Amino acid sequence: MSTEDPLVRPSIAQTLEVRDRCLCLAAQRAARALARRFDEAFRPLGLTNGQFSLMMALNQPTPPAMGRVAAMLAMDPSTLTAALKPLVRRELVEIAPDPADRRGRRAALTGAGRALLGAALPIWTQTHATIDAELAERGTAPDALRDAIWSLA
Amino acid sequence: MSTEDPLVRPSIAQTLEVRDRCLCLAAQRAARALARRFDEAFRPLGLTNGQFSLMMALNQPTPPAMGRVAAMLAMDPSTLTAALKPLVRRELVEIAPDPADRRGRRAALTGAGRALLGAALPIWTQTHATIDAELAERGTAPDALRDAIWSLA
DNA sequence: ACAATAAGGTTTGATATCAACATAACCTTT
DNA sequence: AAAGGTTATGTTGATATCAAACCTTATTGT
Repeated sequence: MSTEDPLVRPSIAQTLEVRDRCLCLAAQRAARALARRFDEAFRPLGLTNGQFSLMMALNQPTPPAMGRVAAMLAMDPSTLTAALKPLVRRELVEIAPDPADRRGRRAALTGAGRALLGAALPIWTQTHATIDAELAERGTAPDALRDAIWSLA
Repeated sequence: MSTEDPLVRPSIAQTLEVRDRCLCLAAQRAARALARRFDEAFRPLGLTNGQFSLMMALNQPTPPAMGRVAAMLAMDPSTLTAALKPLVRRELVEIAPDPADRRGRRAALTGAGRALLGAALPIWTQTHATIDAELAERGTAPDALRDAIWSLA
């Protein structure tokens, strides 16, 4: 399977190799499938998996700066701005200017936000335990897998 | 860390455990990071990583049915409908009714689509080789990791 | 043949995602 | 203290993503 193939059209064999080997495709697939699963589990609370993870990232003693949160989630800063809007609208999150740096803004959970997060926590635990069990059944160690995936970002 | 914690608000310790253990968050993070990387590599061709994978999925001797493609990509059928629109508009893909089942539609690459895919192939090879090398440096076997991720969907 | 049900796709509406550009405030060097 | 570069964040426009509702065509049961 040469990179220097003079033929312009990709052969079926090349196509199959890419499909089988592409880490990016594998990651998108897994991300979509896991997202659907957690979205469904959180649906009674009106939360998506992304909103859950974002709110978890905000649950710190001191409200973190936007850039910190975006980096932690490996997310574009502008995506974070957009993702916060529905949460602010629902009054689960409040955004306040950073007193120490007037460029910065800090996002904090409201009381309602923390309460909702508390309600979501057992759902996460239950859902994740199911997935861990499925992986273990197939002989995959969830912890090692998660560490390897984490290292991709 | 009990699931039956009577406290409503999640503690910081619980928050950290979820952040450290959540496969879904890890997958979203990795998917975003890898997507950005391949998007950048394909940018000279005006392709995104998703469009590349979708076109690869269409590169078959017989144009596959929509449902098949959606399942292969672990993607909601309605997402596929939307994702095909820009490709059809650019005349990289053509959609034709399935003669054997008038409910069905089949998407096929055009000549231009196959040519563009051919141009994208060496970019994929180069980008993926770089990622594989980075993983190997950190002691992670890319093939095993990809297989494990693939099994998540 | 007819009605009920299932299957294949699309549309709609909401959120997610990023790049490119824009703005404002900080910081360092004159 | 003014200039110039850097950092933090937001805005816009395009695509991605899914659930729910819908339409059309097959299939199944009677």
